Amino acid sequence: MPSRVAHDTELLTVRIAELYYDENKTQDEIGALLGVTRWKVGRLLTQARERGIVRIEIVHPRARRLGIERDLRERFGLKDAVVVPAADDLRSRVGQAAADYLTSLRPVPRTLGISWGRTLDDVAGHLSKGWANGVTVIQINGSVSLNRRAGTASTTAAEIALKGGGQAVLLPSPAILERLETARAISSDRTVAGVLNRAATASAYLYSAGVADSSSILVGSGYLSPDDVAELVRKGAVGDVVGRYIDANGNPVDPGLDERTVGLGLDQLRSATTAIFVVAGDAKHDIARAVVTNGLCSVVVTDEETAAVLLEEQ
Amino acid sequence: MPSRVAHDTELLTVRIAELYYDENKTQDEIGALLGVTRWKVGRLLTQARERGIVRIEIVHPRARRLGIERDLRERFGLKDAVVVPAADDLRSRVGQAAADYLTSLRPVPRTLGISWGRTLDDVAGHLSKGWANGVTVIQINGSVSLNRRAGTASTTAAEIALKGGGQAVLLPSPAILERLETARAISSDRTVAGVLNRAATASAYLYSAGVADSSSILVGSGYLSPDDVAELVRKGAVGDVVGRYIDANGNPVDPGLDERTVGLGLDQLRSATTAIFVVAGDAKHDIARAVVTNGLCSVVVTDEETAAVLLEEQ
DNA sequence: CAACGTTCTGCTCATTTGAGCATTTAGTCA
DNA sequence: TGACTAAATGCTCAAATGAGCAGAACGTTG
Repeated sequence: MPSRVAHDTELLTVRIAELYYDENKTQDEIGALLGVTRWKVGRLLTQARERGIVRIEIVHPRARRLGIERDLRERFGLKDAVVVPAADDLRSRVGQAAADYLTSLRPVPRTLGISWGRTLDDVAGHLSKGWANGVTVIQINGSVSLNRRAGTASTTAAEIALKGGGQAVLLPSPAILERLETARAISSDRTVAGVLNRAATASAYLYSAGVADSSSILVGSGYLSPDDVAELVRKGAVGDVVGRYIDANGNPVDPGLDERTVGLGLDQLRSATTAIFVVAGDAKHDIARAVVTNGLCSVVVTDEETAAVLLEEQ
Repeated sequence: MPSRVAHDTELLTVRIAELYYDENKTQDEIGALLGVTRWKVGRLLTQARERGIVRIEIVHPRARRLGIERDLRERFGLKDAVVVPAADDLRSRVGQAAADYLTSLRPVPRTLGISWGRTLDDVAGHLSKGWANGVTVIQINGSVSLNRRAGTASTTAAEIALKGGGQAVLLPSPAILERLETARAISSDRTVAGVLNRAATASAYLYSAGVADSSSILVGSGYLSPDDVAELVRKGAVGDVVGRYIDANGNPVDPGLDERTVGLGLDQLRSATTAIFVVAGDAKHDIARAVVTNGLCSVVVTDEETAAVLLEEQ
């Protein structure tokens, strides 16, 4: 190749970057080739990286965005954050990431409180056998049993427990009851209360959230009517966490409804040491923001876009 | 951040790549963090780069593709090749690249033979003042003067000459003549012959090519009718170089027409030391292949996609 | 089960690289 | 013009890295 003379610094920088990264020549060689000292070559390379002329990308389904994770941790005082790059099958990727996170969690949880839903299912599916050694998996909110998808919630718990070499403890109660008295009665029932008490002592929680619209699984299961949800939205609901509808400030939007909801309280999530919140997808940006900004989790597992929305200046 | 345990090698590789490239930790630190030796970290990083998990990209309008350039040089025995990344404004990028190449050409050409056209215009536009010192720019094929775009060809030559601190020598002849006798007469005219003789001794040539369809500037200028071109295509024409229509084997498709074309012969390009062929865009893939595979140039300046087509196994 | 070849591992050593610093150069304002 | 500040340059030195190699672990085949 004939020798070249580069003129402005920018072009020189590009040439250097090409020779270094594409042709992997040494900085010294490049210096000799382009007639500059190796120190200048080094500095221009640093510049090239800083100025984004050289872009280094890790292309892998299980890659993460450590920079964004750090930002999230710092901004919201989180214990940890996991952010996966944007992709088509977001839910699956994030599920995988949550499974990975759970697997690498130290100390290995003895008791894990979980919610249920499609996201949680996904996490369960991505866990490998032996991710824990004798973990007790406890449901932390009432499950769906009104329609054909009945078994889902218990299946999720069972799968996570099975793969972790332990047992699932189900919460034998509907998610939302029609009457306050029934809710009080069932919550104080020995069986239900026992499960909730054990749940309260779990070493970690893993849960997702639902969107406040008629597509919600709580609507699909018949706990709420589309009108109910519309009314909740009118009151400021952005979505539900462990069955409880909250507004942008992280507070229950409808105290009456909240009292009829069976399961762990939001405060218990807030004060937990390890509360892992898994959330993926555009639709859940609002509820994700409500949860993360109001301290309802200590660890968040999500996708790059959701993370970006969380980090936006408000 | 809590400690993590990575399981399969692939995941470990990804984690290492992230820590190294995103968090720029040292290989030693990463080793300590993930519980492997620093040599393993190093090896996995190499692997990650080889296997494409780590992708390093140089994002810049004037970046090039040195790997592809090398392939082109080797495959076609070229003296040099310049390949720019795919982009929207291909013609402009390639023009810039050709201008850069010309500028860095050593020894600086004393005499430069050029064709004309939109591509050449672009190259001229991207040259900086002082790219050469007293270069003589000579037209190597007859110019268009049948329509309003008359001045174009001479303007290109003048611009290149002006910026190179020299003078342009125009070829005072139409590109294609109607009758063979006229063509012979004009070619032997002292003025025209003189220019062509000087052109034959140029230290470098710079030219582009046209597509064989009715959008060609030769059609637009009235030298050929759409029907003429259709007939040429039927005979196997893929495009024109310095006004001469060739087939995929680099031979003139229509000897009669070729004799009526005024300008440097293809053999003179073939035997030139420095014949820089500039070509950009999807439409020109065929003509580009014809020129490059048949030794009609010693240097090619093009875009990534065209280069890829050239490198396809045939 | 033993002999073999292959892959993997951790090492030494030479090379490559980046941080820090003194010096030069360029730019600015009195 | 000259004095001052900021930027750029080229150096020393220590840290980081990759190449090459010997031994270990592994699987394979007779």
